[in-house]
Amino acid sequence: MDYRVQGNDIIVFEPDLDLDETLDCGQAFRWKKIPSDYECTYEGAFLNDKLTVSQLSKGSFIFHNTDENAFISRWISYFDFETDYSELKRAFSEDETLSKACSFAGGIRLLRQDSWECLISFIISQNNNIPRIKGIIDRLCDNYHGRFPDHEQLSRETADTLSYLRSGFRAKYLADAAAKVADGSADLAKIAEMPIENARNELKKIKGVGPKVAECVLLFGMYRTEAFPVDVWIKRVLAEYYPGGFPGYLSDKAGIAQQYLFHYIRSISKDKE
DNA sequence: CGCCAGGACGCCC
DNA sequence: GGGCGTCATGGC
Repeated sequence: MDYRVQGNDIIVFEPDLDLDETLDCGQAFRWKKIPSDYECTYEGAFLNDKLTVSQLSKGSFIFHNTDENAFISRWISYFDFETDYSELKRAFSEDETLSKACSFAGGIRLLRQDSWECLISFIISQNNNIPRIKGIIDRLCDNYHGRFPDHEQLSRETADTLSYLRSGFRAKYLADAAAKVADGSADLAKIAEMPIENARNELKKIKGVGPKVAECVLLFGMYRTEAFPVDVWIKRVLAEYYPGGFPGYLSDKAGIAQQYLFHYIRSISKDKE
């Protein structure tokens, strides 16, 4: 990644990033595509820092109204710019299916998101579809002036007072997650550092957090790249392309590989329709 | 109308 | 431990 300051903006050069592929691939739900004269433009946030970012062309971007300090302290980490995805994809390409997935959408990166926001978001995601997940999270943030509520704020709610979300049976799970994080019985910072099996078990003590959601929180919210969420789409990939199991030599980065596969199989299925 | 969605829970055996 | 019905909501 290379960048330069241009007025109030930062111009970024990174061949291994595509905004559509990274911000709209089901790992984060709060980025919104807005009309612009650029290839594409997204508005979103990490914690309390909002961002408008545009793709100018393949591999070049503009971080609007972003000063260099904020870019360095916040967005380099969030977009995982310190990781060399070309090198990652070279390793992935030793596998035939993964090689196809990487050439299909090579601009996917694993975002380093906030663990609390991921916990809530992926509890909402269970047995749900992506457009509706986004809608529920929109209504949640609208209720807090456009910001994602912290655990203190959400712990004051109950399943009843959360009915405006129209999140269905998941509302009681959200209330339990907020209560456990707020009272310290679920310490997300501590869980993030645990051996992965212990971390899974701790997360699953929260109601509504099973194997899949725990894995998503570990991968997307704690940058545990060995976490490997298996949803209905990845089940199809495993059954069709990896009947003998997922390659072991990829295990420490399996979660990142999973992102390419998830996007790939969903796109193929759409084409068939 | 029925089927599905980045599943988990409760109950059964 | 595995199998199965149920759980809200909305898009298709």
